[in-house]
Amino acid sequence: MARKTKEDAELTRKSIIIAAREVFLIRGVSRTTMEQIATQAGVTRGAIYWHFRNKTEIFQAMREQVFLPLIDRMDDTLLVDNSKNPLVRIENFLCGTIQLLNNSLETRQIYEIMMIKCEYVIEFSVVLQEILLTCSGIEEKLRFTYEKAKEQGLLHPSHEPAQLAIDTQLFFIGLLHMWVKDSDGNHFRNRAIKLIKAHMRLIIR
Amino acid sequence: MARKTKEDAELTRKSIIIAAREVFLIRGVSRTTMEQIATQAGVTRGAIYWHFRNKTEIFQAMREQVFLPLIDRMDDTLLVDNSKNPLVRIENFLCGTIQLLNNSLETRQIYEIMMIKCEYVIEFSVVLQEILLTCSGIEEKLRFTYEKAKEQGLLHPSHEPAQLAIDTQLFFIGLLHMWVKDSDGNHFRNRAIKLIKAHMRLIIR
DNA sequence: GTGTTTACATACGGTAATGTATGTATACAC
DNA sequence: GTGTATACATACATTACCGTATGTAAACAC
Repeated sequence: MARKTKEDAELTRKSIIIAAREVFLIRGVSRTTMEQIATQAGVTRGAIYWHFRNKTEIFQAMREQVFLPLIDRMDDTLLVDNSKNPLVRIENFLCGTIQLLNNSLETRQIYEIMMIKCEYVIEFSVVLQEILLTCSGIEEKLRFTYEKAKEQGLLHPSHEPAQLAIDTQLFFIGLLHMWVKDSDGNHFRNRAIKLIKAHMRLIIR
Repeated sequence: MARKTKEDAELTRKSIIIAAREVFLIRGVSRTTMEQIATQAGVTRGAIYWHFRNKTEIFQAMREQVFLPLIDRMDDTLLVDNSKNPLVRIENFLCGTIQLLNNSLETRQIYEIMMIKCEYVIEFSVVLQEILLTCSGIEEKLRFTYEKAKEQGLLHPSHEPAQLAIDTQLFFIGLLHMWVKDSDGNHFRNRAIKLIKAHMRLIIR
């Protein structure tokens, strides 16, 4: 084989990440070998070791494709748009995440890998820290939005924004986990949007 | 080495499961080797292959130590004891699970392994199915108990037991996941009981 | 007390995965 | 158009792990 254009090289890099995602999903991260990724990508291990130092680096590259957009979308939906009802903004953010999972195969697969096809051992502790941090961010932004709602008199007076934020966050984390595990779709995937709306209705009262 | 008493053999079997748990926790299930388990248990791989066919069988044995008691306790707390307020029974069940995690190192470690140190690939699909089934059971029993509460007029009239059951279930799944991930304890472990009480207060209104 | 089974330890063979070292052809800089 | 860095493929060395086969001594059945 011969040397490729810079653009060609970037293309193989991308294809390696895609291949890794596909193999991770089937075999799990730990059990996936470089050879399997290489075969799936139609290259040899040489190409992989050229672009990445090891499997962890591939995993990180794959992960960033999902987490960075998530934070952006969260900011856009919850914080930036001040025109709408805050409770509607929260509902939109939650439903938007579910719709993203429904529409984007890539996002769906990466979520599944990160939730049930990956072992968070010391080597991945950085990843775990980042997940914790992202969750803190979600909680904070939810609280901020619930505070807006309280200011506008949309909440029951005895409901505290901080508690609502955590409750919603934990509800949604649970929902995402069951959404991913429920590959048949009958228990959670089909009902996710309805469950979100029901959760929000609980809070309005 | 020599042959052991039947009781001695059962003891080594137990010690292998304990050792496996300890190694699983540190290295993750996939990356754990039989040799590591053997060393931790103070035996050789020969002993392990005598008692178990492979690593999956050890994992299953370990898992049963936690899941069977969970279902029993769930039945006891939610279904059997009809004397107390149904909402209190639900709260007791949730808090009881958290307290069990706090008190029992074994339970805590097994939960952690099952949630973030294990990759649910095809080989473990049976386990995933059983988890889904257990969750269905929890939902059903929660719904049953919320129905009792509704009959006794303890719920807001617009609240449906079925929806409350799912909401509580998802909240608790989320809480357990974050409880496990939050090894520092500052974000969720210390506050778990308070969060449960807050969740139940949301529902009473 | 002898035979048989049990509960392991030890030894072996084979495969598979990793990381690196090396080879190579071409894009690109000049 | 020539040299050099690039983008890989190929080859190699090493380690690691699994499963099984075999060895063995003591428990237990009789």
